Amino acid sequence: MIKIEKPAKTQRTVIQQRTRKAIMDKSARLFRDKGYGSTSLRDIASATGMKAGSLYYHFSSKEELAEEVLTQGLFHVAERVKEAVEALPSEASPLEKIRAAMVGHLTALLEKGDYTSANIRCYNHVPAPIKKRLKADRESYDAFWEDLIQSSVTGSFIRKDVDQVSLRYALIGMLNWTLEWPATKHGSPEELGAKFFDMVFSDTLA
Amino acid sequence: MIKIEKPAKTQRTVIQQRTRKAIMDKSARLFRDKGYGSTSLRDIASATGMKAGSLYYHFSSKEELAEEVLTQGLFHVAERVKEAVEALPSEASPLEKIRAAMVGHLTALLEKGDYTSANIRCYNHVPAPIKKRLKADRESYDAFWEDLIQSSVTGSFIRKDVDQVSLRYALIGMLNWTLEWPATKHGSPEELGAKFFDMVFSDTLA
DNA sequence: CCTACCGATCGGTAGG
DNA sequence: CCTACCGATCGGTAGG
Repeated sequence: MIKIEKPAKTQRTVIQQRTRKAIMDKSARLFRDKGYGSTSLRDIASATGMKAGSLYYHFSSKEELAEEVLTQGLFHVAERVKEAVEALPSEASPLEKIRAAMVGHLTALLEKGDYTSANIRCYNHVPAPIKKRLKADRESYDAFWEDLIQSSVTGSFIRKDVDQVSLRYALIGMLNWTLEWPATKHGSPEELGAKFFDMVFSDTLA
Repeated sequence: MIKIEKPAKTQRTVIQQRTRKAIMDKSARLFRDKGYGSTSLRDIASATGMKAGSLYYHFSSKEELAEEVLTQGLFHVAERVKEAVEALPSEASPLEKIRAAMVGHLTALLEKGDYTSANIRCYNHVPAPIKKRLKADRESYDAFWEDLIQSSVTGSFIRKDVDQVSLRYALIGMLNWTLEWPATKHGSPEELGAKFFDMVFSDTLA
């Protein structure tokens, strides 16, 4: 059987994907900096080098574009965290997994800062149907941390009287708040992750 | 000399102040929920029970209104924190001050949630001149924490090798992120503040 | 991917 | 504090 090549269409799809990514990159940065409501499709189009109407060749609405950008922000974090935890040796303790997850989370924030910042900053301001789906994504990411913490307590690595919900939110809060820092003060994800981990899980007191 | 009373004007000023506060209350909630760009003056007016044009009797622009709301959010936090620290006995250690400051910060977040949430959520999305002034306010609040932490290190309450910048951002981050929690899980500011304090400054490990 | 355009809505103002 | 309105801009569409 002869394989029929479709070079024209293939190439066109590649270009389309490239343009699509360019639109999303610019959108992520604009949503992060100006917010959902103050970012117009004309802002996005002109940043990408096209006219507003042309965006509809790639996305069917502003809402769809925003949802895709914000979703990718969270997915990227979840992916990096998963990788970081799975890269550990199989005998790693749940506490070592928490540490790796913290570093992975920070790595994602620094790597894909525009997307993750857009998610964190615009999550509450996006139309309700989108927010509902983003919330479900956040909850499944939350569940990952819940399990890590639960395992640490069950395995007697964390004291049983520590409130697990507060601990989870505290960790995620300190990690996410790094996006509000002056960017120069970050250091590497490994360094910063280690500092945060030690603050909570080692002696901070003199 | 005879004091000339101006009851009409006095009363009118009181009413004006009341209306002004009503507008700000509604604005705070709308900015928090929908963001700066997606909240229209018509939204604010109808929530307050008036017509859009009438807002200009109390505020000269959307930007001025937003700045006043967001500024009040941060000022309220700074005030509560200052109160909480000053309520301590004079022999209180810098570490006890940090603890009190954490509780005070959380108290403000729960008390004036709409204003503080609006500040935290809209800070990055507000027009540049406003953001610049809000930034200066944040920095002076930050300096307060910087001093508390510096004193704790100098007084040998916190280990000297703890990175003070990271610690400050970690504390503020975990405190501010409570605004993203499901409201039911908070507990009282005192309880939650104690939990956070113990996480960082007491043994978390089993 | 652009031109040209739609109705709706925006922040803001004039005059009362 | 309202009515009535302004020009500008919005998200989105038709037709090419």
